[in-house]
Amino acid sequence: MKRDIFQAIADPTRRAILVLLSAGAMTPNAIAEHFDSTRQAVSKHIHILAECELVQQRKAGREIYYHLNPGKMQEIDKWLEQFKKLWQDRFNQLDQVLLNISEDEK
Amino acid sequence: MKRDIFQAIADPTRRAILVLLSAGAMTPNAIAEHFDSTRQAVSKHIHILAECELVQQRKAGREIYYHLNPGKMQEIDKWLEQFKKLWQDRFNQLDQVLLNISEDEK
DNA sequence: TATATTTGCAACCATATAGTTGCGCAACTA
DNA sequence: TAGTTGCGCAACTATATGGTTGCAAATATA
Repeated sequence: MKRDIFQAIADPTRRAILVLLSAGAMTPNAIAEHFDSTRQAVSKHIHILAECELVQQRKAGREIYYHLNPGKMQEIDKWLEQFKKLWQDRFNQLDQVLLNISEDEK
Repeated sequence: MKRDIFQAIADPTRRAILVLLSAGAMTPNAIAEHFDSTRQAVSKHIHILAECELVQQRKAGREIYYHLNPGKMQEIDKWLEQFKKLWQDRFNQLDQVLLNISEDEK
């Protein structure tokens, strides 16, 4: 039942919601308009994102505005950190290949 | 059946496998030893990671070595890119707050 | 006050997922 | 050649997941 950030961003709809909210806060109805499924289905996705603190809510009368929590998004980046060196090394190796090609041209 | 990278990294076991392989190539048996579930269960996870090209295989006799594909890992980083500005702005705002505190101290 | 709008919550359903066991095949080894 | 080892594939199972419909609470509007 309890989901983590990685499970939260596994769903394409939820990723799309996050992208939507990166532009600014929105109400559930406004978000749901962007998708084919029902408001309740979208609302469930929002609830999951809120559970993981990827989005936060702010009440305004009977409307509820949901907005992104970039700090939590950053946690995904933190996990990726341990792999960054690897793909940077890969680039370095590519540089080396390109360098060798240049050497060969001489 | 066809899964994308985000669904692949949603599972904790699969994330652990990726971390394991970041240290170097391993055989399915060697990987499975690090987990409580059966070899076949772990093998399924490896297969999913291979399907998404997050890992690649190299046969050596009857053994198969799986290794990380950092280039594919980078695709997750690419998606995160669109949010990075947001949490950087957040830091800038924090900087501003700290700056204001300093100003107040004067 | 009566009515409409915005939202959350609960029950239910079909399918996807992660796990298991069992089996077969290829490749080392005695 | 016979036996062992490493691995993938298939069938099956329990549970998680994403979707639906229906309803109730709270706020806005006539």
